[in-house]
Amino acid sequence: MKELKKLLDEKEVKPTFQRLSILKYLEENREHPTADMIYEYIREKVPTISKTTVYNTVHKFLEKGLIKELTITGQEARYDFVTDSHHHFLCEKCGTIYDIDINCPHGLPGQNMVRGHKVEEIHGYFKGICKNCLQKN
Amino acid sequence: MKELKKLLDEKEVKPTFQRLSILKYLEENREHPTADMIYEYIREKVPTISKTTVYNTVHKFLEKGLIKELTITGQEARYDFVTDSHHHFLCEKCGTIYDIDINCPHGLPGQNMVRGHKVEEIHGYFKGICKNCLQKN
DNA sequence: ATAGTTGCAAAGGCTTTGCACCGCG
DNA sequence: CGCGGTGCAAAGCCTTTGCAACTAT
Repeated sequence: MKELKKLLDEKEVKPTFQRLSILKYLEENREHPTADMIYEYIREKVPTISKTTVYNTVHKFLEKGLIKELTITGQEARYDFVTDSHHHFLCEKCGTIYDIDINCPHGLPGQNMVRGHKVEEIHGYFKGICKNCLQKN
Repeated sequence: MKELKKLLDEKEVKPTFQRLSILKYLEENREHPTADMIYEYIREKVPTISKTTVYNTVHKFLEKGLIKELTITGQEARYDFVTDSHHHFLCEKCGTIYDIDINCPHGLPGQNMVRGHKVEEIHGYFKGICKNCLQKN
């Protein structure tokens, strides 16, 4: 928790109770939650929190590069605590997003131009049926 | 146009005028349009068309594997006529999506399992500032 | 006739905006 | 005080749904 506060200080984000709670949740549970999942989870600790604050907070975090937004479902955005760059697997049945630690050659640091375009983010993901859902059949 | 009709016949999709117009547009202009862009474009040829029909049609095409849906902007879905698998580059400034023909090793045909999950689609994309927007500064 | 297609209108879901209140420096 | 943060309510945008009219066998 102390380190998270320091992290917010470094990024010049006022470490309010709401923001710290949300950051802690994202850091501890890497389940790529939706805004609503964050809201429901935090509500147990901070019953007065509003969805607006959740949105305000994740936008602030995005802006400061603390988290990344995943839009791979096409429905609700999912939020991912930033660590080393990695890929994702989205299960089309249960909606779970798994981290996939594969080093794609195009993800090498330093290679930041593609066809004359300046690359700022690289995203890779798979869609399919996950291990668990395969077993259930 | 003849081949597009045949394409729909093969997929057991009734080749109505609306559907053919939309498929033709998607096949000729690979600009990854939104539903609204399709609507506005087709409206010039088929003034009575509705947004509902555009949605009905792209969903039918998706179901039959004629097109793919891109959700990389997090806002409106974009539609992509299906060709060989390729990657994309999204410009965060102008919103243009460029095709990037790179063979990512993980996209090799045959490799259809990852960490025990069954892979059905592989997506890769870059985000950044495109060539054109770079020049404007 | 019959099944499928079309398109208007309304509803739905996620996100953003407007604004008043609050709290901390 | 004053500025930023919070949260309620409302609006906004994209998409889906309900349903009636239509079309082509």
